[in-house]
Amino acid sequence: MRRNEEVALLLDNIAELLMLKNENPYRIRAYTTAAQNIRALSEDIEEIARQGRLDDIPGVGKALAAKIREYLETGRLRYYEQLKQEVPIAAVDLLEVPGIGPARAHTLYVSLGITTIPELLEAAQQHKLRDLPGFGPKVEERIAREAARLAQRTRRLLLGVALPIAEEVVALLRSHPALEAIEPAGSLRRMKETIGDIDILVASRQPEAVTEAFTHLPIVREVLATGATRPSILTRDGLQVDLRIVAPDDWGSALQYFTGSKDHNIALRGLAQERGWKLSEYGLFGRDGRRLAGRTEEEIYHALGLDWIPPELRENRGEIEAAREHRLPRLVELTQIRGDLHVHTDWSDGHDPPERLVEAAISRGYQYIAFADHSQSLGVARGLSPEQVRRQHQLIEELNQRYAPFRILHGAEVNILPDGTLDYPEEVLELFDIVTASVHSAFDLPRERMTARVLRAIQHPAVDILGHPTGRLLPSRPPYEIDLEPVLKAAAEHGVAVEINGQPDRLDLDDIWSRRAIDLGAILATNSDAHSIRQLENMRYAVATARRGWVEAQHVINSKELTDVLTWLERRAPARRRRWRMEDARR
DNA sequence: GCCGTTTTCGGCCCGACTGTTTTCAGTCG
Repeated sequence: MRRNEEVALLLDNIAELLMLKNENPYRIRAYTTAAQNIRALSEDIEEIARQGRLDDIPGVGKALAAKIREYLETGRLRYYEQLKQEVPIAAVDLLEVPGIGPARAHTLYVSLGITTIPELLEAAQQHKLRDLPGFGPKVEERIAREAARLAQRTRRLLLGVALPIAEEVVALLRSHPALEAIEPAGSLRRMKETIGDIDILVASRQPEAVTEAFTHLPIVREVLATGATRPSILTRDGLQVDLRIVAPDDWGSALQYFTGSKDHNIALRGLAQERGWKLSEYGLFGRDGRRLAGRTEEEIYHALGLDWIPPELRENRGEIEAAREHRLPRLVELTQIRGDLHVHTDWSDGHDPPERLVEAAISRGYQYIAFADHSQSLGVARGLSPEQVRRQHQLIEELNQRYAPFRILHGAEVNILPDGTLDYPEEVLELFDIVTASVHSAFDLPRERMTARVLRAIQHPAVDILGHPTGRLLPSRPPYEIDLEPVLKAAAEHGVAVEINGQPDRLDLDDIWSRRAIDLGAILATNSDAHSIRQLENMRYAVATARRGWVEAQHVINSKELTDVLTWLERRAPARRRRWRMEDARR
C-alpha cells in the first residue's frame, strides 16, 4: 500500500511540472485525477499491476498504465526524469504563492529565470514583474506581499484548535433574529485533521444585520473585511474566521458547495453534467435553467441519484459510487462510544486524580474507563514503578467497589522497547486488565527494525491495544519509518485493537490508515489519550478521524458494552482475566 | 491524458473576482 502513495505522489509531481510548462489543463487534470483515484484504492497497486489490471483504475488509460508499470518495475520513470530536465522542479514552489498560477509561474521562470520564493520577492521589490505579460503594478504588489508573508508561513490549524473557536462563533451568533441557519463549512465540517481557514456559513435575508453582529462579537480583535456576503475577522487568538452569508433558498446548495472537498464537488458537478444539468452554489439546474434542487443538501444528492453523503466522507475516495449503490457505511457516532481505554492520571503525567476522572467519565455517560499511565522507563512522564503499579491496582479495586456498576479497568501504556519487548516483567504485566503498547523511544530505527519491533509487541499475549501506531505529531514530527500493512494484518490476526489516538496533534492512526485497518479485518479503539478531565473531549476527534476512515461502530471496540469488552480481553489470557467473570457472577 | 446508452473526436466543473484588458485571461475556492 505504501507504493500506492508513491505512485500517486509521482503523478502529482508530474502534474505540477506540467503546470509549469503551461500544458493543456485537461492533461494536467488527468494526472491529478489518476493520483486521487490511486490513493482511494483499497488494493495494492503492485498486485493490480501484476494482474495487468492497471487500466481498470478509473482515470488510468493506456498511457498512464504504461508509465505506472515502468515506474513499478524499474523504480524510475523516463518521462518524469526528462520533464525534470525541461522544467526546474524548484519552481513548483512558486505555485504556492497566492496570485501565481500555472501561467504566471511559467512566465516567471521563462523570462526571468525565477524559481524560488526569495528570488521572486527580490524581483518583485525591484519592480521587475510589472512589465511582464499578464502582470501589472497591482499583481506585482500583491505577489510581493504574499511572498513576504509566505516566508514566515502561517501553518494550517489543528482541528482541535479550529473547531472550538468555530463552535464559539456559532454559539454566539445562533440566537440572532436575522439568522435562519448557521453551520461551519469547509474542511472543518469534513473534520480534516488540519484546517486552512475557518469558514462558517449563514442563511439570512438580512445579511447586513448579520455582518454587523459578527464583526462586533466579543471575541473580535480586528475586522478584516465587512460587506454583505463575506465578512471576515481576526479573533483574539489571532485566527481568521470568514463568514459567508447566503439566501435561505440557497442554503442546501451553498452548504454543499462550501463544504467541499474540491475534488468531491468536481465529481458531483461531473455527475450533473452527464445529465445535461448544472450544479453550483446556487442550486442544481436542468437543461432549461429551471432549478431542480438547492434548499437542502439532501435534495441535491437525491436529485443526482445519490444517498446523502456525510461530510467526513466527501473527499472523492469512492463515496460517490457508494452513495449511488446505497452502500455508504453507517459511520460510528460519538454517542455510540461507551468508554475510553486510554486515560492518564496524576500518578504519571496526567493532571487529575483517578476519582475525578472516573466521575467525569460517568457524567459523559460512559460505562467504563481504562487508566493507562506510563511504564517505568518513561522517566519524563513519571512512569510507574512495579511497586506503584501494585498500589494503583489496589486503589482501582477500591474505586470499582465505590463506583459500581461503572467499571475501571487497570491498564497501562507500556513502552515497546527498541527490541520489541515490553517495559515491565511478566509478573507486573499480569496485574493489568488491559495493556496498550506504544513506542516512546528510539524513533529513528530503520524501517525494517521498527516494523519488527512493533510486530513483536503485537504478538505478546499481554498486549491488547497498539497505541498511536505511527508516532507522528502534527505538524512537526512525521511518522516514524514503519510498514503498517503487516502490522495491521498482525493486529487483526491476534485480535489486538489498533488505536485512533484523539489528541489533536496525533490523530494516529489517520483516516486513510484507519480505513485500511478495517479492510484488513482489524478492530479499532478510539481513545482520548486524555491527560486531564478536559481532554476526555479528545474522544470526538478520534471518532471524527474514524468516520473519515469509513469506520462503523462494529469496528470500534469501545463502542461495545462492558461485557463484550471483557470477553474480548479474555481472548488471550483467560487465566489472568478470569477474576472479572467471577466478580461479574457475584454482582 | 481520459472517456463514450447521443461521441473513438471533442469534449473535459462552476462562478466570482481582479486586473489588465478594450473583450478577457488568470486565479481562486
